[in-house]
Amino acid sequence: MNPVPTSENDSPPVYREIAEALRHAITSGQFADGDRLPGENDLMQQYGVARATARHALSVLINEGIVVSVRGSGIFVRAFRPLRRHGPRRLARELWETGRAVWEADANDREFETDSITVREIDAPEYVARALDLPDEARVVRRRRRHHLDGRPMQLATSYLPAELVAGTAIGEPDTGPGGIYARLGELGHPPAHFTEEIRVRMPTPGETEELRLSAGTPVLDVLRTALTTEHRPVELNEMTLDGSAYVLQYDFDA
Amino acid sequence: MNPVPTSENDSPPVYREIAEALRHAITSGQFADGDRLPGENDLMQQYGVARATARHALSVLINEGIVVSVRGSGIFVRAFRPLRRHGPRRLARELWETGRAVWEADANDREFETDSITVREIDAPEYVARALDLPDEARVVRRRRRHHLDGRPMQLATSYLPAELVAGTAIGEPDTGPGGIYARLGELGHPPAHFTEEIRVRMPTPGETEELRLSAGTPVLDVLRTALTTEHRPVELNEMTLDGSAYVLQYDFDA
DNA sequence: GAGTGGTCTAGACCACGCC
DNA sequence: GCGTGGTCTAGACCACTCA
Repeated sequence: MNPVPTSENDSPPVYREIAEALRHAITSGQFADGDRLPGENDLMQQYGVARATARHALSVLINEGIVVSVRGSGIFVRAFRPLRRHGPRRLARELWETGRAVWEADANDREFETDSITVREIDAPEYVARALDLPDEARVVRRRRRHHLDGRPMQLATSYLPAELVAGTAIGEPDTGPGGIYARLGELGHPPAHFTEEIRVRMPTPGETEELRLSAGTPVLDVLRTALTTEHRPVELNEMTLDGSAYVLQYDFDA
Repeated sequence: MNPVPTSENDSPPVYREIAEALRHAITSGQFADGDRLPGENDLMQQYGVARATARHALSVLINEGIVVSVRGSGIFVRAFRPLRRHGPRRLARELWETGRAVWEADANDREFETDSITVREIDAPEYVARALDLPDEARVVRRRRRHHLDGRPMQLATSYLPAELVAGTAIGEPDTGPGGIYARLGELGHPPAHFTEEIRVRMPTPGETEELRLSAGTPVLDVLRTALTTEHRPVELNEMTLDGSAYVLQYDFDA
């Protein structure tokens, strides 16, 4: 009789129970990666609930990132096959000294591509000036680009470099040449020797969701890297936003 | 007249536009951290929509982790004040050799606590045996615990150590004594010298949401650390799950 | 064209916070 | 006790996929 059967004591809401049942079916292997789950109509029948309730249950799993919905087709179990990004090794000097860009180091025989490259000289935002140890009114070269692997967008990156150091060099051009920014910095007498990476996690903005083609429930990683010379002068700040479902980050260090 | 005004060409759904307006109001500073947003009733009036639509708009922001809902009270802008976790420095040998546990290193004068400690000797799960370079039937000591800072749960940690190495020592006890596991391993002649940390991001399971008291839209960080001796023998595997809104991870390394 | 998910309305009862 | 968010129903039209 009761439209909302809060009858049983403290029982979780129906939509949660449905979500939990589906989640269990997935984690226990009843549904494999890519399998189609029971849809809204199935759930309405099986559990005798209204459509909104069935949808609510599915939305929980979608926001957990364990399933994706495909309009007109169904709800599918999501796979997770990340790319390993090895912090220290990929930034080893030998790499960019031998003409490979840092981003290339991640792509083991896979097809990589960089697009949406924009380069501009701008006034340094306050936090950039601070990170690069520059005065507030300083000019910086800002390089923006998007990296793909096997046709899939993987990360957005924005680098800032002191304009006084790099203006008029290939670093101000869309194509920085073999070995990329770091090789050019080396030629200018300021090869990066030390790196600091800061990692944060958050849910993406709508713009990032579009640019990285993220499905709902996918967090992003913010990696903020500062490159320093042997004299500990900061020469680059690189702000990266990675598709969280596409990466495993790895760092090695000693006690 | 149309109940669903899909009139304008390709205009985004109403709930998205409401969400975008609120998001913009937050990021542009019209609402500060902790401020109360217009609630469901306000949105229904302002935009002339049904309750479900207003709720839908708010649920978008909740799942983005930028606002939290408080039953009976309202929707509030969320603050983000993370703890800096410095990968290499916090694992420096001097720390645990002088009696401080690794977890203590993060807490700068803040109140820290560890609870839910359980210690058991078990058969090594397959991936644990592989990581510790042990045969499949090997026994391991598993230590589980939860770490708090200023009363807030920050991370869940599960360590695995070869039983043949640590059985009968303080590592098998809930309290491992000054300097923690690593100090004890040192006394046993196997001080950790090298570390590898792997980082993944994902949305939490319902159990983690409860144990870490996460609000909706908060991703977690999985940190998988392997500790190796000078002879590169793995002596510990530590699986940590961190509240993604509570941490900034930092790693330093050289080219 | 049948079936799937996406958006939206209108109205109901509930649990909780706060005054 | 009023207002808040939480759960749920019943029914509508839409856009898309796929056979």
